[in-house]
Amino acid sequence: MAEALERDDYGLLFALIRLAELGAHKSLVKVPTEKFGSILRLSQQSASRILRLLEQRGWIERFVSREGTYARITNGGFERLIGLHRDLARILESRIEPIAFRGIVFTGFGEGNYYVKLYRRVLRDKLGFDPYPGTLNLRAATIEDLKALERIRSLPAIEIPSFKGRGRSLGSARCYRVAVEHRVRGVMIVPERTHYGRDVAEILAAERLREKLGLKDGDIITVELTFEEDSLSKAKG
Amino acid sequence: MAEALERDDYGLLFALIRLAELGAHKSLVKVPTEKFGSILRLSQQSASRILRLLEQRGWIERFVSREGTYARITNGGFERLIGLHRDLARILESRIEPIAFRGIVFTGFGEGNYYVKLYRRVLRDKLGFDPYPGTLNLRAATIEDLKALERIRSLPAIEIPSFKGRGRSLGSARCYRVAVEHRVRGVMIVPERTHYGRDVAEILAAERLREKLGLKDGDIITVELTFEEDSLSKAKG
DNA sequence: ATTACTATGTTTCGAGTAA
DNA sequence: TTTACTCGAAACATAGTAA
Repeated sequence: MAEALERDDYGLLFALIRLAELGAHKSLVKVPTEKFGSILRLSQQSASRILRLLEQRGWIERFVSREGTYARITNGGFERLIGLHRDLARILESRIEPIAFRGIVFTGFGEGNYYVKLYRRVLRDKLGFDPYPGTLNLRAATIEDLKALERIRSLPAIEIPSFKGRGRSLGSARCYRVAVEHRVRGVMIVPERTHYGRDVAEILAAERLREKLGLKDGDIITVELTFEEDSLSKAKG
Repeated sequence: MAEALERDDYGLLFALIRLAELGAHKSLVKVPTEKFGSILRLSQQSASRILRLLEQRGWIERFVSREGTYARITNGGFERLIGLHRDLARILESRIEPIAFRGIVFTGFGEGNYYVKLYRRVLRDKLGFDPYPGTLNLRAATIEDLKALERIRSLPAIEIPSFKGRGRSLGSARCYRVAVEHRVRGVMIVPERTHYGRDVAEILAAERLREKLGLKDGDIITVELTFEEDSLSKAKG
C-alpha cells in the first residue's frame, strides 16, 4: 500500500482522480489543457505538464490533436485508484469511537506504593520508564466511561507476567499506554487480582500525577488510550 | 467533492491518510516527527511542518510532549477521508468496459457522398466540423465488436433531426463522437433508415479517412467512443 | 483554436542548529 | 532524545510566446 505511492506523485494522483471524474477511466476523453488546468486550479501550462507526467508514469494514454488532448486512464492508472480506494476503505471500516474515558480521582487502599515497588524492575523493562511508586485511582465517571474501560480491557495489552519475588508469588497484570489529560504519558494497569471493581482504573506514570496535574479527590480527568507501534518490542536495558 | 480539495492540500491529505493508517482516526497516536518523516519519505523538518499545517487546517489535534508529538484526526479531517473515499467509490462503480470496436473496411453503395452533401449544413452545425462528403463503412470484425456497436447505439447521441430539403424529406440520424485509430476525430453516424445491417457502422470525419489513414478494403481499424461534455450544446454559427 | 517551450517567480524542502 | 527555526537549494507554477 504505502509502497504504491511515491510522494512526488501525490499531485499527479489527484489529477488522475479528476480525469476519472471526467470519465477517462471508461473511454477516451477530450481534455484541453486550458480546461483541465481550470479543473485542477492550475494554469494551462501546468495542466499540460501534468498530462505529460501522467503519461510518463504510465497512468494514462494521451493523444494530442489539433482540437486538444484526448486521454484515457490505463489499467496501471486505474489500479492506483483502486489501491487508494482500498486503503481508505480499510481505514474507514476500522473506525471505532475514540477510546477514552473520564474518571473521578479517589484515594484507594494505599497498596499501590508497595506493589509498584515489587514490580518495579519488570515494569521498567516492559514500559520503558521507571514508574512512580503509587497508582492514581480513577472511578468511571459515567456509564459510557465504564463501557470505554471495558473496551480497553478487551484489547491486546503489554503483558506483565506473574513471577516470584521476595518469597511470594506475584500475579500477572496487563498494561495499556495512555495519555492523562492529553499531557502526561502513563499506563493503565489491570492487575490479575485487584481489590477494586471493574469501574476502577489504576494509572501509572513516571511522576506523581496528583502533583504534576494538581489533582485532588473528586477531580474528573480524561484518560485516553495511545498506541505506539513498538509497545511490545520496546524492552531496553 | 471537488470543492472539498484545495490543490495545496494534496500532500497534506496524503499525510492524513498515513496518519490514519497509524490509527490516528481512532485515538491519540504517537508520531515523532523523525519517524513520521521517514513514513512520508520526507525530512524530520518537513514532517514537523506538515503536522503543524494539518493542525492549522483543523484536520488533526496535536499534542507535543518531550517524547514526541501525539496526534489524532479530528471529525473534520475524518470527513475529508470519507469524501475522498466516496469520490473514488463513485468512479470505480461506474467503470464499464471501454467502448470501442474493430471494424473491417469495405466499399458500400456509394450513397454516402450524396447524403452527406444534403445534410452538410446541419451536420456542420451539430458536429462543429465540415464533414468530408462520404462515409467510411465498417463491418464489425467479431461478435464482440457487434455487441460494442449495439452498446454504442443504446447511448444518448447527438441528434440530427429529420427535415425537408430539395423537395424531399430527409430522415433523422444520430451521431456519436469517435476517435478512429486513436488519431482522427470523427463521428459514427446512425441513420434512421439505412441499407446496411446492424453489423455496419458508418464513420464521418472532416477529411477523407481512406486517404488520411492509408486504408483499403479489408483493413481492420479501431473506432472508439469519445466523450466531450459539450457534445450536445455545441451548436456554433 | 490548440500544446508546450523558455525564462522567471514562487513555493516547498531539508541541512544546520537552537531550545 | 524531542520540536521547530533560519535560510540556501531544489522543485514547482506560470507568463510570454512559438508552432
